Amino acid sequence: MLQALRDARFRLTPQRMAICRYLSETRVHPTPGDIYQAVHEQFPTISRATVYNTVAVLKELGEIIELPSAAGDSVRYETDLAPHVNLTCTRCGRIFDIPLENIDDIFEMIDARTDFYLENIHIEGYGVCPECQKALKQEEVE
Amino acid sequence: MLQALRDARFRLTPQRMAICRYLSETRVHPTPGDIYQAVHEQFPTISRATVYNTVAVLKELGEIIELPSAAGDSVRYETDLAPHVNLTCTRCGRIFDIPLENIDDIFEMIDARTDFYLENIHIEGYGVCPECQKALKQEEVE
DNA sequence: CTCTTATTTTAGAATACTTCTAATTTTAGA
DNA sequence: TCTAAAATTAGAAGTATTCTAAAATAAGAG
Ligand SMILES: [Mn+2]
Ligand SMILES: [Mn+2]
Ligand SMILES: [Zn+2]
Ligand SMILES: [Zn+2]
Repeated sequence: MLQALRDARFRLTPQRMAICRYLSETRVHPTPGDIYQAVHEQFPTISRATVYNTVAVLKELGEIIELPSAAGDSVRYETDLAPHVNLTCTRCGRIFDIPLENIDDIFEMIDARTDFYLENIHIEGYGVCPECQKALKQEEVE
Repeated sequence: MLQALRDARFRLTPQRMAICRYLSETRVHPTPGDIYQAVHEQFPTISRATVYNTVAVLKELGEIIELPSAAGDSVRYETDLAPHVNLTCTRCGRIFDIPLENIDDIFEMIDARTDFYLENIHIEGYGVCPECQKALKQEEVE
């Protein structure tokens, strides 16, 4: 990620390095707010604008992927570039990763059916995570 | 769509009927703003709140699907409930529909790999539509 | 190492989308 | 026709994102 910034002749500021470090360590599909909060602990002066600017650059460079979001919610960033399925729990909002070997085949299948210049595909699932299933059953009892 | 409202004991107001008519005739994956604008021509007094309230009800009833959106953009609504792939043109923003017969198989495949209670999946593609491909080539020449 | 300049950061303003509020109107049914 | 619950409305409030312009700084030249 840092190397990509360097190669593209972006300056390696401490803020950018901290954002990149957080992004490469997290597994939570963070929102800009999550990133701001995390980096703010090391850089109490960091601005939200810097977070938005930096993710815009990283997205442009293909180092992270912007995941679309539901009405009113904040966007989230995907840091795992390996093709996989994101499962969103509609109760707690967490996103879980599921590997799926034949995503490339699905891509080809779609590509064959359109005149689009197809760049990439996303597959998302929606449902209730195991933990929330338990919680819901518990609520029912009460 | 109207029948679903009736069955669920929601009142059939003229505003709701106009919104439903627009939704069942459009092919454009409209935003709340699109809906407001269209219905506003017949109901100059309609409020944005009514549009948001109505799509919330229709979504709850499963009559429309809320499509997530990119940072800053408005959410869009899917009115075609048959499983299909939405291709978004990253240049003009339009969404195109592509049928894909084995979406159910993909659902099963994902369902088999997780403890989620899986409710549904979305497959989206991103790229450049044929029209915009032409436009881009044209720009290059200049 | 110092200087210079283009890049980057910053705080806060501006904008856009969505949700909320409380008063008014309307619907459906008695 | 009357009533009560439901729905609509305008605008306020809330939240996410983008913009702005001044100040700070990174990186390369000398
Ligand atoms: Mn993921
Ligand atoms: Mn569609
Ligand atoms: Zn959950
Ligand atoms: Zn296009």
